[in-house]
Amino acid sequence: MSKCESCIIREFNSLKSLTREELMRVSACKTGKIYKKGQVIFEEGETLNGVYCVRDGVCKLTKLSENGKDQVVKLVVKGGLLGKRSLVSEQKTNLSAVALNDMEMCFIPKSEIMNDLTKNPKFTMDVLKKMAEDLKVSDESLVKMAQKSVKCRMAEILMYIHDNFGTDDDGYLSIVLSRKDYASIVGTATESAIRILSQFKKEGIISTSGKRIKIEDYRSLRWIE
Amino acid sequence: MSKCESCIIREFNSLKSLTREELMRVSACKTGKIYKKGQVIFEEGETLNGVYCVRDGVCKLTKLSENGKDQVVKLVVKGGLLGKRSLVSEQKTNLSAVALNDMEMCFIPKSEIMNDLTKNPKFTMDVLKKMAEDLKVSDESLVKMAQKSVKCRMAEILMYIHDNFGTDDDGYLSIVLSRKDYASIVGTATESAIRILSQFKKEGIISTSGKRIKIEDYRSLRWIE
DNA sequence: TTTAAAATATGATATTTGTCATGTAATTAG
DNA sequence: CTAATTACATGACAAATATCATATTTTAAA
Repeated sequence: MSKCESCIIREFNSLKSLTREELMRVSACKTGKIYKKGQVIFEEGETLNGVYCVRDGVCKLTKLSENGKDQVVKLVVKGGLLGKRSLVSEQKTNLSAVALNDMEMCFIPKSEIMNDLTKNPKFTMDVLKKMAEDLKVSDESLVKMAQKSVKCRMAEILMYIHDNFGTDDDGYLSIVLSRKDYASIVGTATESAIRILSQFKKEGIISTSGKRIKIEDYRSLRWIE
Repeated sequence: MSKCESCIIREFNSLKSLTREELMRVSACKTGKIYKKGQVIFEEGETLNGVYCVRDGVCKLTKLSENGKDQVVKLVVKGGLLGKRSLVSEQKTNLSAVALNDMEMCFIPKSEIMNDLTKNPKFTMDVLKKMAEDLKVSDESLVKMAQKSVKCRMAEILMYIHDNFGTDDDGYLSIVLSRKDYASIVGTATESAIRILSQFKKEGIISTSGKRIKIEDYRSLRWIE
């Protein structure tokens, strides 16, 4: 397995602020993990004792609502760190993580990285910054969820996936989600999600091929309200 | 004005982790500020160069939605710190803060406290912990907003205010909000908020006196879905 | 205190979204 | 490859929520 010192992924997250020595120590104790599409990485209520660094693939972070429905809180791709909160708090994790396609990750035990968090101010500040940014994004999501229609939220998630995770060679969104996943991101019933996507299709805003979605008219998506 | 070293408020926030010397330095450069009910403390888009420590009163943190409506993201009371994100990021603030009643606060310039953030690991970890907790709460709010009915959200905010901010001598919620504020917390139209509160009143779950609200039947609030 | 403005209240109606039912297409297990 | 399961799709209807109109009450300003 590749060593952290020579792994380019770390440039996308807070691990980039570790010194070469710290990295070598982390590298020595990390374990590689492979997850298949649909596999659960961890579940709400579990005690995480470390962080996962995503090397490849995509996963969703979800939270179970009291009515039994899952709500997708965040999508995480290459470079993302899962379980940051576990470094800071003794509490159990409040989210579940499920692989959306085949994933490759590294697991770094908390015990090993905690020392760096107290000794390396640059690293700490970086984690802090990332968390502050997450918080900002979370606030924005809340406002969207509260103030915008389901149709608008659906348009936004399509643009979000397009802008952040890109498309494949044929122009289809490179992250492939089920209609149920879309429903659980925008917070609506699966049927409603299906209906809205069908409508977008009729209007020529998107086209589909199986589960894959291609944005045909990005401009129109922006104007939906 | 009272000194930070002898101010009990700090026990409720991360400032408690500063050393006596650090506190004295903070105390020397802080400025006291008074805000009247309705007054704007800062607005979305402003550059904050410090944090506010709430000594007395309550304020709401809001974010303007694209449709022009304000969404209340958080209520902050005595002991709360406003503008933590400014310590970590150069970005402009993403929220506005408005006093809900007369407030007393201390403003601590970023320049003064930044040094502590890099030098005092205990303080840094404390800020980190607080932010992680905020993030968790924010996730929970998102799920609530997405999955629960307006009526249920209204019931929850009433219980939240009751549990976290208490009641006055007559049993009325000690935080007094307008119907519009309630609407903007649960993310609905003002009329809908009014209607739901009226309904609660008819059902004997709450009673009101002007804007003031008294919870008469807490148990029933829990069962609303 | 009087008056104007803002907040609260409620009806009528339109729109959005959810739920249930049912059918078809796509995947997966054997 | 076939059967069975799961995902997708759509109609019909119900429920929740928004919007507009219009009083009434409360609050704040002159």
